[in-house]
Amino acid sequence: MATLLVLAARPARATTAAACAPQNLAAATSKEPPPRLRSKSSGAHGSSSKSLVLSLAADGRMDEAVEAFAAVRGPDAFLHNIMIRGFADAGLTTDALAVYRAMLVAGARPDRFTFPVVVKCCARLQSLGEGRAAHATVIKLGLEHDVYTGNSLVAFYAKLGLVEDAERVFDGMPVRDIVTWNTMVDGYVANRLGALALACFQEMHDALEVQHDSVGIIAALSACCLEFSLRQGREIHGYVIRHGLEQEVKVGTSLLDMYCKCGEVASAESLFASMPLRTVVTWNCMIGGYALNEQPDNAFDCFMQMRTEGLQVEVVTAINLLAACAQNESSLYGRSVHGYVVRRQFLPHVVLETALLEMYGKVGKVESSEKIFGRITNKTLVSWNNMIAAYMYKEMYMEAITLFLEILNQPLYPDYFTMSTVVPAYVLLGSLRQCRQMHSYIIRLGYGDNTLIMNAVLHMYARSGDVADSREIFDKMVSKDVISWNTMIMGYAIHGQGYTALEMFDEMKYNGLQPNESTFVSVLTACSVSGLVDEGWMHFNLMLQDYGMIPQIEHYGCMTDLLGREGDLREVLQFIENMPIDPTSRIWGSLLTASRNRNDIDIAEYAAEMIFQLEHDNTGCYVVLSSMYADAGRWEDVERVRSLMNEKGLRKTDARSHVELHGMACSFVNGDMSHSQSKTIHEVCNILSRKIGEADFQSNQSYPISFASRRTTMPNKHSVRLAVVFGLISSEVGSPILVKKNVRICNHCHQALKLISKYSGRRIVVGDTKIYHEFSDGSCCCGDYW
DNA sequence: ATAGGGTTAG
Repeated sequence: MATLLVLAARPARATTAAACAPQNLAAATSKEPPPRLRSKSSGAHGSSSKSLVLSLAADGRMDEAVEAFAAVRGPDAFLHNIMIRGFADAGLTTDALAVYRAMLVAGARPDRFTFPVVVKCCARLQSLGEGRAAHATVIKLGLEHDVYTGNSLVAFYAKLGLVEDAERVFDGMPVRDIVTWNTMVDGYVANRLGALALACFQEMHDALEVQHDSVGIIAALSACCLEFSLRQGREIHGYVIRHGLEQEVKVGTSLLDMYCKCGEVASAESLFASMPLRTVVTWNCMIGGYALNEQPDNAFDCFMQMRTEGLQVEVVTAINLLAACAQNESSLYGRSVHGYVVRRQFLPHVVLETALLEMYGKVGKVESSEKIFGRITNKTLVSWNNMIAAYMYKEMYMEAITLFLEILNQPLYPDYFTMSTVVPAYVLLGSLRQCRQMHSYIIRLGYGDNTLIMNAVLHMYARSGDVADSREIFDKMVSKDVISWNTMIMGYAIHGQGYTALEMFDEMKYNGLQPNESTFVSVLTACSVSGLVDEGWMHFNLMLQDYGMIPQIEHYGCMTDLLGREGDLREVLQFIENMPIDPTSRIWGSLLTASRNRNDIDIAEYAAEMIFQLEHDNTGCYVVLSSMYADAGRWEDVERVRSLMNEKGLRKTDARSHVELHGMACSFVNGDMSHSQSKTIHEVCNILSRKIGEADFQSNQSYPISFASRRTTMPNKHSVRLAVVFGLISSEVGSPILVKKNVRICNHCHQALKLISKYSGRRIVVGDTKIYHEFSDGSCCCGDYW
């Protein structure tokens, strides 16, 4: 093997004549017995040394084949081909290519047997330059019409992601056989172009007068998975049966896999049961299928059965099983599989390690994920992505962002998955400064024209308090899809700009885009936030009338919000009870909000009761109820709700507000004294309180009991006020104040901020979990309903 | 004498 290592380690030198002349190949083999001795004994008869090379290469004894090859004077194309093939078959791709280069140097003219292997080696090494060079040589030597050579070139370009080049070669081929077509179909599949693959598969059937073989069937089934097309998958299944291919285990396994990936576990199961022969791969697919379709227990049963039948568990089995473990609440299953793979010495193995870290992430054991992540020596992008996802799951946004920034220093290129995982971290941190930073990374990474990723950026800005920035990006986007429009409409909706949202909806239709269900969620949210009752009903009815869409629970949710805001509560209740879908806690939550805003404790209690039937641990529900009781002075009930919460181990979320100034961020909790300017901030709060004629929380009779007895913060020291005041005293007159809050803004603060905006002449924007309040000149865009 | 496409995984 020494030879091969030398060759493999020096690809650069191999391009020089000295390094790759046949003699040097042999000279590099400084193994005993000395090559010269051997050469003499076998070099006497040219033809016998040739057949020696042939038989050694066929046996994969490449060290010896190299020696025998060196003994041949002026080896011809045939003998070079043998050597290339021998190395390629032995998995020694670099050596195979070294022989090819030596062949060119030696002046042996490559033939139609040379290129299929050479091009395949280039594909394996992902070496575009060498492959293109080989392609050029093919043309120069007039071999481009050879079917085998053409086939290998189609496969080469498709494997390197150059579908168009693959198509060009394919189109230029005067003769195509079944392999040509299969290669093209598979090339589309490899590039996730399922629809094109299936079209090609169909066209192939008409163009060739032979039936599909198992290779083509398998490729077409992968295409069905990509397209999630059960219908076409079933058609192929029919074809398989009609043509007697169902006995082939690879075909059967691919069919089974297709059913699993299209969500048809039952069909997969019956196929599995009827299969005369199953391999480990078949079992792997079945286990993976159960995991994919959220049937973790069946995945485990299948695994046990597999072992009972004496099949050897392999790495892929463990990986699929880990996907099932990740769906378990307890980390027990995952830990036992972890132990198993350690005992079996499957580690290190990147994919397996990544599956382990993903599993630990999903069961909430982020430290275990970190430990595994730290130990992976050759981390792939998927490893990084999953570590970010693990942090996100635990709401460790800073850690997620830090890790993302680290990727930028790696020789890796973040993909859509990376972006869509990390962008919400920026959204949830609510930091406009960091959003801008993220935006610039995205541009720098060259994703500025990527619709999917730019949609995430749009969303990020809309949720971080700057709908104007969203709009600017939106207007500059090269290709906008439905999601772009939906995001933009939703952006206006949550900023209380209902009319603009509706204008966008019209413009979207005018631009020829077909609204989808999500579009209507945005539109109805806009109507609800801006109190556009008639428009809301109109669009709700339009869904079915104009677009044949049946309103889903989300749409009913928007309508409940809308009616709760305007109509009387009995009407809302009636609407909920007449819904054709079972109301969810989100729907009852909407009624609860409405009853709070109308101070109707009876309906609030009813809504809460319905919520608790569905979710016994809905913190928000307890909080609203208790504050309503407090407002009504019903202290025993407040106490009752509070002890219920304690019993269930629920805690009210600590309020926190976040303000950014000149790129610096400050975070405040209720009554916060930790800031260096806290003293001033509190003084200004008191001054503003008086200026806007707010009740004196220290002495007024109506407040002391309710606030003091609950040991809660006076409203004029709520986190949002501190943040706003800090913003006011640290920024230029006239500039807007942007605050992000993690819980709903209270009535007192909402009222106060309206007045503060008027008094200070400043625009104050406060985003809570649901919408943005834009206070200016004494009013709020939410119309006092939120 | 030598050749091309192919089932499972994060």
